[in-house]
Amino acid sequence: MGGPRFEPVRTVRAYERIVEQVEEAIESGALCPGERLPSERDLMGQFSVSRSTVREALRVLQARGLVRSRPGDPNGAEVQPFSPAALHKSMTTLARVEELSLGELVQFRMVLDASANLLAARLRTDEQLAEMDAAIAAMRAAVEVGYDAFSAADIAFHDAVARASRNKLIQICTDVVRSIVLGLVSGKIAAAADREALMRQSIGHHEEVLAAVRAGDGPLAARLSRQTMYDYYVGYVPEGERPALRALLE
Amino acid sequence: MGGPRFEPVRTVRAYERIVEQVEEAIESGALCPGERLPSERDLMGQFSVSRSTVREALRVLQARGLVRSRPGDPNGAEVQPFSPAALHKSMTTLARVEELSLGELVQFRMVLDASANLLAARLRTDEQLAEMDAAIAAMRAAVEVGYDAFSAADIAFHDAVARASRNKLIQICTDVVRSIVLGLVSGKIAAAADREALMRQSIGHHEEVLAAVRAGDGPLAARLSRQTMYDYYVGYVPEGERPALRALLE
DNA sequence: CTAGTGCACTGGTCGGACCAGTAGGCTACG
DNA sequence: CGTAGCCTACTGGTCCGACCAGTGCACTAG
Repeated sequence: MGGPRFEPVRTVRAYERIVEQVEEAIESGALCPGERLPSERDLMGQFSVSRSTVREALRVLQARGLVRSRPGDPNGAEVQPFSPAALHKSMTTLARVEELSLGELVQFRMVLDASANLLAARLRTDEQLAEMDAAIAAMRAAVEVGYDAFSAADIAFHDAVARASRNKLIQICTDVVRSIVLGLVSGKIAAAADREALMRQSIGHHEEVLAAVRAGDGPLAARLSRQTMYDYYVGYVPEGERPALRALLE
Repeated sequence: MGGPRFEPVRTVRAYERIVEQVEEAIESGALCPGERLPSERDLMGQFSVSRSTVREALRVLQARGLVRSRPGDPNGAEVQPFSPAALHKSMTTLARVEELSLGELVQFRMVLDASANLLAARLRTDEQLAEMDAAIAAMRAAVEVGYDAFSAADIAFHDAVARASRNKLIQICTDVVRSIVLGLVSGKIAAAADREALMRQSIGHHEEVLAAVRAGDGPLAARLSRQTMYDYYVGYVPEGERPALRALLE
């Protein structure tokens, strides 16, 4: 007691140091998307490590979506603009290994979408309202065309709302969770017998939501959007999980 | 026109194939957390590739948080239980390169925490209520001790609420976003002159939230929790971003 | 029976080699 | 003179063989 406090030393792999340095350069803005890293053979000189080590570092950076390399490219790896791909990947993994249920995913979408609508009702611009109008028109036109077109228009509507919320985190999480949900149920929806009735009902609901957003009534828009999503997906959620979804509807 | 549709062929790297196979084995449950992969030298035989290629694949799997390897371990890499570390990493990167503002982060926390409270009010068990009670007691005791202890107790409270919501996605996202926010402001809070007053005010707010949760009044708990978080962080959010936060308060 | 010592592994790193692919300069042909 | 085509000098992807510092276990000496 009373002696000097020793901290456990942590052996840091060489490739991790490289990852840290490059990551820092990218996140600090010293390296911008589109710029190129030196070639692997240059980097081994700069970092004084072997090419294997450089490559392992690049693999990690690539897995995180920060850089991308292409064989034969006379330049080095290209710094990528941020994309939610890595986020999407880890959330998809989460959904699989943690066995996220469809109910939880839909519930999360209800939370995000309702918040987006709440904010959009207050912050939306006229252009964004026009986008939402256009998306609903596209949904209506798509009923005759098929489910894929309908789904695309539906996505466009929710994206417009998410953008109108002016919160990037909401936009990105909405996007990620939606694609996971659609991956689970889109096949079932496309095969549903009452698909067309479901689409027409959904369009009506979206119109009500949009009216509330246009009127600036955030709480109403939020409540309607929760109900819309509940009605659209409840048929695919197991009975046992439905009470948790209904807990989000007043 | 009219000819057969050709798809662009995509050259798949050898290490990617390995990543896919191991990932599939883990996500399908064929490999469970705690189990070991064969050694790198074994894997190069099984996949008929060189050790470099095996290692690059393992680096990717490690970056995704699926496995962990330790030098000298007589067994191979260990399959990890899922942890939101990878999710946290990509969201932190997002926050840095996309320049997520503190306002957006706090706004997102308000959304998540309010939803967690709304659900918790309906779904909480008595044990979870007891945890929340204990957390608030710890907060009160920590005012004298210091900010770190207070912050830990505060985290425990919000964690208990998130668990009571029974939605893992809400729990994990809450955890990730909170740690990012705290990374941005905890220094400022610790150095604030009126820190103690802020802590006492926060305790009072938490008690109100808990009363609403105990009473089963979800909407009230949600509204109070938003207000609590707003009041706690608004001082650190730039003036220009505050209206967006207030948009979440009725 | 136990304490200590090797040994047989592990992952981490290195250096060199070869291949297929790309880009851009150069050449030879029109 | 202009351009089509080749050639070269790179790139990243993969392989091989080697060495090192750790680790766990079996074996041995006390």
